[in-house]
Amino acid sequence: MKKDVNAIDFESAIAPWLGKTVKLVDYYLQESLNENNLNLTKEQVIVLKRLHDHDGMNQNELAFLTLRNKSSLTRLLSNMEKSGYITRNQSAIDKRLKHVYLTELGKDIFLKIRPVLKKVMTTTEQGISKQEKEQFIRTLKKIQHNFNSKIESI
Amino acid sequence: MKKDVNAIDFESAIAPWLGKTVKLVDYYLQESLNENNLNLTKEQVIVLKRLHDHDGMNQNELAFLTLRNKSSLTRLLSNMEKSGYITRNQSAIDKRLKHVYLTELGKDIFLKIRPVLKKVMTTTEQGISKQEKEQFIRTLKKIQHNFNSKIESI
DNA sequence: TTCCAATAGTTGCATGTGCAACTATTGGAA
DNA sequence: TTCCAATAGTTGCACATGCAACTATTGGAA
Repeated sequence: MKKDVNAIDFESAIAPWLGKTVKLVDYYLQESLNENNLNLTKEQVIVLKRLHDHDGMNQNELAFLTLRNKSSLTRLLSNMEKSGYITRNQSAIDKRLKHVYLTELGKDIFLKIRPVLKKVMTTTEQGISKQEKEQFIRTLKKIQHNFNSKIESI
Repeated sequence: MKKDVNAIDFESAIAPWLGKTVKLVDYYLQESLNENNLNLTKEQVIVLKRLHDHDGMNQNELAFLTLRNKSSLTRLLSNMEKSGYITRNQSAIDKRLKHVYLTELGKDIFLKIRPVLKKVMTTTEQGISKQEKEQFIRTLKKIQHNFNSKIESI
């Protein structure tokens, strides 16, 4: 009997477990946002967070940091602009660039989001010791390192 | 000076690291599929895998197993049917149900996908010992457990 | 100084997604 | 037996995404 070289043991592989876990976390985050009547997608939350950390980035920088294609970011920002969370201003120095800023509404909304994020993180980490958590993140960083060199287009 | 109760240390939290890691894995998978001229999305690969394991499920079962809304699955399957990878047959016993089957082309494509999946998994797990991997998956299962009870709608 | 390659952002297209409303069918309570 | 609630699947809508082609602008080489 020949052994199938390409047979895969999905149960003991990392990738499928990873994917499933993130889906559950994402569902919970979106559900929590909706329950709190925050008119936002989880993707928009990530952008708000980045802008909260560093306001005024241009779209290229923002796309890189959020691991998004620049065209995806364009439309994500369009929707956020429509909702009044951000503004985009063309740079005077280099007219190709557009700098993105939080509006007052955007800053306000971010403060309302924070307890939701806190709840998601607390739920995620329930029953996991500090040591286990640190080891887990170390392994995550290893996995990221395995891919960082390999991926051309983001 | 008052301490901000809702301040979040994103660097030491699991969820953001998890999300970023899965994005990298997903990019690499999709890129690998494209490079091999496999006319497939990563989402379709997940469905093929499930059908390869258990052909003839109905759409409801398939949606549950792949953590998808039934409407998402409907359209995912429509595209896969258009591409010729699957067929859908109305159940004779309960006409509400549709059973989903791999076509010959679907089975064929799955065999071509397997080495790609194998490569992705190998890359993911580079430099990670068997013991570290097992611990990592144990923690992933804990996180899933933390959410399984909390999420109503899938 | 001119011109062309590189860069930032946008748009068309196809795909994937969740929610809510819809159709068709089923099955059990009255 | 009739009728209505529950269930499976589809569709309209809005949003998110990557790729490739496009426009506008910049900056350096000839």
